[in-house]
Amino acid sequence: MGHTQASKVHSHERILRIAARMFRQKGLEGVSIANVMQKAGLTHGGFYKHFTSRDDLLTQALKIALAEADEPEKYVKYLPPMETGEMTFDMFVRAYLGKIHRDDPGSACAVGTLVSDVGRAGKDVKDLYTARVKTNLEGLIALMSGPRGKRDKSAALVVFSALVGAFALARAISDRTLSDDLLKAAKDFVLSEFSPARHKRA
Amino acid sequence: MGHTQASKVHSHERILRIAARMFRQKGLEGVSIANVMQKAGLTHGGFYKHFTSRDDLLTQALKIALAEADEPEKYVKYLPPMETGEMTFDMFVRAYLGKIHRDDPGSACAVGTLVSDVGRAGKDVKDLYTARVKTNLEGLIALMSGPRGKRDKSAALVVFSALVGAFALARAISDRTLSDDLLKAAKDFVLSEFSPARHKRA
DNA sequence: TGTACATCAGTGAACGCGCGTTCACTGATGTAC
DNA sequence: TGTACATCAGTGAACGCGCGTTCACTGATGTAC
Repeated sequence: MGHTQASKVHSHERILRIAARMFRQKGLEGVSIANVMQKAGLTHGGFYKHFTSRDDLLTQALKIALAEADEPEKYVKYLPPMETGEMTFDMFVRAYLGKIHRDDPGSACAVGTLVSDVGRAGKDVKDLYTARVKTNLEGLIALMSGPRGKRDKSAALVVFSALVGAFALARAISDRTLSDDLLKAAKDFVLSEFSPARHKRA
Repeated sequence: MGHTQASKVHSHERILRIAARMFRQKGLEGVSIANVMQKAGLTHGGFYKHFTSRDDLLTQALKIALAEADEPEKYVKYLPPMETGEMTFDMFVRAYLGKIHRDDPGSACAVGTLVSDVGRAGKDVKDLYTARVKTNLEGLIALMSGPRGKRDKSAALVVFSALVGAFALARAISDRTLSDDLLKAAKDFVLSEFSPARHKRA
């Protein structure tokens, strides 16, 4: 087994992409190096040709995981394939609180799947997470700034809390009906209260 | 080292109480038997005189952790010591989204500290969690049923999502200011929108 | 009340296992002539 | 273009360690007489 100039980069990216998926699925402490390398089609020994430590992988993979669901546009895939065009606040909320997103183990929003884990993590991880939350909040504010929409930071913080809370809870609840109800209640409320496209109250 | 009739029960409860704290602090996978036993002042070997397996401990400790913050009344401790009297919706929201609760590592609400973990856990854990969420929702509905309050399940689901989301996010965010802002925004909004003691809008 | 025995909570060494990490090695690729 | 050598991504055995679990043992307590 030799190596091409490009092959190392290719392997590096492959390992990262797989790790980013796995950390979201199994949590920040539920992923082993051997496991990641195996899924990447490599043996564990080669790991240190790419990363200096498990923590190095964790940091880089978390960046990727957080970036993957960075902008609202990336949530189109959680909407029915018919829906196209520019992403609106309503579309984003429906995607984020949709069942497809809840049931997606590997590529769902990392901010949502890893909240509790990050709450227990060290400063480095929290800083990465916090930076992404700030980006997300800006994205939300932009989406909410329609003709009738509230556009202040407080409103975005409330919507963000409700989205992440409903999403994370819906994943933890084993009763399908309750989980679905929770998503629907949160979706309906957020849309009726914060959508820039609708009258808030008649 | 012998044993009294009562001592086994005493040890059992002590182990459980400590484990319930630790699982909330370190997550469902971050706690080892040796660690729990050590904190209980015992050696790891004796563990199996009390529990059949780590999973047995996890299940029992999770029950305790979830039950500890079972009823709204138990959140008085997160309010300034002056506040007494019957727990109201407003008091509960202020306690749940207060900084003291956010910064409490060991006895904070398990529904909030373990959302992500439970989302990845097996059916048994999810079932325990779900049962407690249902109890919590009933408690919330009761609290919300004031003279002017909404009292439907949907409203309770929304409030619950916002509370858990804001609490979990506030813990994961390293920027104190943003974390504080998030708690405040969620608190203000939930109170202004759902408090049975206030006019919703003039 | 005093003695002999059974019980069993708690001890600490030991087990096999998977973990993160290290390292001598391999062999296809890239480079020098 | 063809040959000799250097590079280094990837291999797989090995390391020390902490894990969950097992087990022979201990000795104060509870019980029988």
